Amino acid sequence: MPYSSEHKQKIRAKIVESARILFNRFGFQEVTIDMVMENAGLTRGGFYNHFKSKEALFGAAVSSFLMGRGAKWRTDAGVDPTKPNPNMARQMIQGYLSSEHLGDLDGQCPMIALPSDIARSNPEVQSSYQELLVAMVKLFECGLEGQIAQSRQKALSLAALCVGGMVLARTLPDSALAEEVRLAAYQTASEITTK
Amino acid sequence: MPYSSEHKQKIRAKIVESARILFNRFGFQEVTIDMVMENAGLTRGGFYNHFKSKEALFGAAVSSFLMGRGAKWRTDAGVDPTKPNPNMARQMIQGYLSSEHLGDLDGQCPMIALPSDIARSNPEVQSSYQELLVAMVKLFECGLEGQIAQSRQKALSLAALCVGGMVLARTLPDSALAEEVRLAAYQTASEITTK
DNA sequence: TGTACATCAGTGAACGCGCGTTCACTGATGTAC
DNA sequence: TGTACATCAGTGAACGCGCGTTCACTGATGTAC
Repeated sequence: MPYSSEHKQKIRAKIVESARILFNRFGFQEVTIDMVMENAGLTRGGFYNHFKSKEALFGAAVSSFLMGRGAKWRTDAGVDPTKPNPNMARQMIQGYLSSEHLGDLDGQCPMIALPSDIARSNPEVQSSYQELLVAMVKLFECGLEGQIAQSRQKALSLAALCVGGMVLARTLPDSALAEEVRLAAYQTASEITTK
Repeated sequence: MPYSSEHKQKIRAKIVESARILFNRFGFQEVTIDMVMENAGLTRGGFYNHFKSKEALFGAAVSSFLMGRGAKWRTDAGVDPTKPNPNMARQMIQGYLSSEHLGDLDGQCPMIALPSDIARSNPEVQSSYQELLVAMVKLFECGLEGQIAQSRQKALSLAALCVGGMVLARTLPDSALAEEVRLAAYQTASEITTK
């Protein structure tokens, strides 16, 4: 049994990480297998030892966000899912709707970077996306729990506001307007968490 | 001067309309020139008599929404931009976040159908997108004007909430959850217009 | 009014490139003895 | 411990298809006389 199985896992993880960044930045169609493999320090041919298709890689890349970059991002924002507290929702919003997140083309949430790509992809990819959203909504719910009424509705709306604000801001060519949208979404989201 | 110039304009408009629907449904990359032309009752070769590239067509399709389908949509929703009134924002929200709009793959707003395609397109396309958003925000502002404080912030947030709610709902494979997101966004948006 | 002509929208075959995928081969690694 | 071997991750050339774009040609339409 040549090559330890950790070796293969490591390489696989490297490919997924490379893909996650490239997909986030350029989108599904614009990224080629060549780009992903070269960015991971490998050559094209080996790709099919790890994945059965480009779409399978896309699914892996989207779902990798939740436990990988997304976890880091939550930690940085000071969010601790194991200790729900009334400030958690506000911390999440602050991180998600921050100008840092808006500028972070590599590390941003895939729901912002890839909404229409995912909408047109296969069911597995869409399930990854749904997992992401469900996790986000759950964190909001925990962060609001006991504090205010209608926390389910508010949690869902906060998710829509966060994602929508960032999707709009990302696309507007007038960066002053983009910043205005981001800030307005942030202020309104904050108000929702405290009312 | 064979062929009247209206003739050419009509054909062009037919191509744009064909493209708008197909792009909305399948996305920029997935739609081919062949599909657009065939759908318009023409053949591929003639395309370049009307547009200099596929991207130019995409720009035309996005911007056509505002005056074409978008205008019809606003009329159906009972929105009259020439007579601003406090109910207008609520009418717009009702239309935009309706389950009809969610199910209308052909007629939906391009901001919902094509966010990441547009984000990666050229500046002209992005300008069309920005125009769309600005028009939407302006309608919200008029609809809120005089009624409540911070109408600019609220108008921008409503846009983010509307687009975000629909983008999320469109992509979630669990349609019950999708419906829940749409409804939550609608309720919260309604609350924002009345506070 | 009718006919010859010029224009150019529309046609469909062909070009050429890019990229997902396949495949025969290489060579690094762990195992058997 | 050292050597032969088997495995399979990795390589890079090649395949084949799809699609944006080009181009020589056709034929419908308006104009000139």
